[in-house]
Amino acid sequence: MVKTLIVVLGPTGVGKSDLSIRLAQFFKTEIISSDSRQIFRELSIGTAVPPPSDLQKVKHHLIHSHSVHDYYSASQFEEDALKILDQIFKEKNVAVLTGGSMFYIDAVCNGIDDLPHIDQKLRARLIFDYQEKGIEHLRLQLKQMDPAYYSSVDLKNHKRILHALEICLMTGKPYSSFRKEEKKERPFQTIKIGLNMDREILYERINQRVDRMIREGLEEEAKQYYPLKTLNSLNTVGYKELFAYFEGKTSLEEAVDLIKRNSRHYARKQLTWFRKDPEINWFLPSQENEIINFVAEKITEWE
RNA sequence: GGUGCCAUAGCUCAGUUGGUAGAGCAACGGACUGAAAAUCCGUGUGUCCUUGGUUCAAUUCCGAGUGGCACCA
Repeated sequence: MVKTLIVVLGPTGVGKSDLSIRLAQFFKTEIISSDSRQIFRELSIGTAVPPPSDLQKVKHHLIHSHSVHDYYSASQFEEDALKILDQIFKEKNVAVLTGGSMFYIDAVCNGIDDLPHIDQKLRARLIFDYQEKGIEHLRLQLKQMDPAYYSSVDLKNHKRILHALEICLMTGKPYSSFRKEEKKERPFQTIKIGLNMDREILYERINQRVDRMIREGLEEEAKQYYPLKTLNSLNTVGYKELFAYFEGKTSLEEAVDLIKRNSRHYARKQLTWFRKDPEINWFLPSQENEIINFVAEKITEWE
């Protein structure tokens, strides 16, 4: 029996959660969330975690499973998600992966190169170097340790340079020697369902969702975690703008407008990423029955 | 009703001593292999309100119209 992973993806606010619950109910299976922020148990309102009543309808994984204090990454997500999929596929033939974190979805579907886990002390030291001495200092080191990667990397993006340096320093080998960029074999078939809608309507939904978050107490939630504002997990739309407001850098109204704008930008960025993936089958969120039929037919073809 | 001011990008506005125009924000496009809701790069999208006139040439000057604002009645 061929195992099938249904991937539900699309821009933030398009309606992925509702559809994935429908799909999971129809195929009598469970949902793995692929959302780099809903994974943190401390965050709920600003990350638009589905309400408990929805989470109870179907078993959900990797929502609220980690802490904002934990280091987390796409490769850890790959590992976590594959482990859970393995469990689900012991009893079921179908599983649903849903969320908008493009890189995380890609790590599960295509895999990610094998690299040593990042030493957090080394990272902290390099970040300090970057802040003190600037990007040029990092570039020079990378040019020496990995000229091949140096010639292809975006030299203005300090995170790329920094990560390559981490690997070079930890292993003594050039980062580029680890970059296989090969698609990994998976013990399951994948059906990608992309949800999209008219851009204007999507933006309107996003704006309204932000207003709702504010009514539901986003300001309180953000205030609670303001002391942790330097954590990467809190470098997140919905929180960082409110932190600026707490510091008197903006008014509340400006902060809310910025949350809306940054959410719209995020949605656009997601669409840019998804656009280049020819495996995605695009639908409107309202086409629930068409989607279920489409998936069911695909599964029958493979059997 | 009278007088004055204004009308330029989605918004707020700048500008052209007459040679068809540019800032901020918004918007749009792209990159992406362990921080990814992160990080980085790129793009001006325009009947210069309408209509006559002057001029080789009008968004710019003049007249009229329309709309808006202010003041006076």
